[in-house]
Amino acid sequence: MAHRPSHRLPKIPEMTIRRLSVYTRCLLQLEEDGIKTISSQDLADRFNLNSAQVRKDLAYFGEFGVRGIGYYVSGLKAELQRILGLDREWPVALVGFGNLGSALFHYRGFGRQGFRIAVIVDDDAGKVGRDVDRVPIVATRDVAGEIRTREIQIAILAVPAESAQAVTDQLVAAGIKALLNFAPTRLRVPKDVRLKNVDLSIELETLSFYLAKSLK
Amino acid sequence: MAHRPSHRLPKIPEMTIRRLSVYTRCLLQLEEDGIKTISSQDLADRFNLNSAQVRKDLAYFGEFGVRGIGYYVSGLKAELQRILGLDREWPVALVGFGNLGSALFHYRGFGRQGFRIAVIVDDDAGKVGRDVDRVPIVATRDVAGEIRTREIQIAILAVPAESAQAVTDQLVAAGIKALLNFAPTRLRVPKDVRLKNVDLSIELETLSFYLAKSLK
DNA sequence: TAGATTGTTAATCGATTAACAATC
DNA sequence: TAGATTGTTAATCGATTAACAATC
Repeated sequence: MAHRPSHRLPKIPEMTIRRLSVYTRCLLQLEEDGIKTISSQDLADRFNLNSAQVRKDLAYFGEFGVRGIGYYVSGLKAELQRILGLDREWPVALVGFGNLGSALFHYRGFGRQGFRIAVIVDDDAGKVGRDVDRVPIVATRDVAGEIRTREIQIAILAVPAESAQAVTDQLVAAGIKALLNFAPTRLRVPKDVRLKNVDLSIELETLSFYLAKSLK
Repeated sequence: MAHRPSHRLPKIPEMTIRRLSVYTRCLLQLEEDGIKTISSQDLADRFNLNSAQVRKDLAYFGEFGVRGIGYYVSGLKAELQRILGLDREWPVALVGFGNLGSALFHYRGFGRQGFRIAVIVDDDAGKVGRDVDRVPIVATRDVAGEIRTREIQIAILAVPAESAQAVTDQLVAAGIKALLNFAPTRLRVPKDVRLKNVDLSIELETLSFYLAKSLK
């Protein structure tokens, strides 16, 4: 079978996406500071990157600059927000409302870029049915309905490792398309579901490697 | 000036270190399951890696396998723990004891690999002086003494963005050599201090990029 | 126009993978 | 020994960087 006309498929490197996210935050700050234009060199210098890399990252998506000038801050910001999907609201399900879930709920910075926790999922009888800042807490057995009505595609998983796979299966069945997982366990999801693990142990162990090495 | 005899400096890729951490956890599990040996192919298959990559990752540090057999699980586990610095206890300072700090304190999995929270730092008058599971909570102004007496080299930063740089400066002055930062801000540290940022916004924005793209 | 900076091609660098002699 | 699997070299792949014509 023939592939779709691949006019947008030159396979974007993951690191490019991550840098676009960094550029976007920088542009938001520049705009606040009243700066109108910025060159790829200026932008690169702020993050110890190469200016060619900045231009190449952007070139995957179009031509946004003006030769001799650079990039218009607010224009580029808007383009990157569109590319990253930050030009709309993303309702998010927060699954697990223990210490970590609560911390993530109050984490400032999610909201700023259009992510809005629309429902909290927790099976604790003392929590189900309550609201937190107008966000309802529902039990796992009711999650499918909530996800469908609210058209939620993103879930943040902050439950213990033991229950992570079971609740993931239900989330996926209900239509969740992307998962940010904090449970220290390897989840299995269908190929069309995007899974990103935040693995705190790896981060710490990387640090201790360098410390141990410098001890000789 | 001549370099030191570089008999251990072929510059290890960061991704290699991260994979060693993954291998180690797998080996712990295999040992629990009573499995005695494993080949690079077996190990690679569990993580969709290439067997040559597994062997190359290990080859940076020595020859740990037996031709025709593979690797002895408990032997390799011990070697990797030594390489990653997991064959000793690392006292850790947990800085900030709000929702996130509390969640990290109770996070299982740190302790398993030798990281032990030895002191909690928080300036809330209601918290200072108390203990949590025998771990003392101290104020920032007393942190230097604690870090020196307990020989703490690693800090986990779970404070608001506004106070992150100030407390970091004090931690570094007191001798902290590695920082795992959860505050959504760019910290400046001396070159010899290892800094790893956990950036939750980037993770979410990467997810929304792929969702937005698949919407066309 | 002259100076600046883009978008893009070609060169470089580094990491992954294939292949295979060594050897248990 | 024959079969299996390592450690390592060479080939491949992909990402970063340098260089520069195009052009504002």
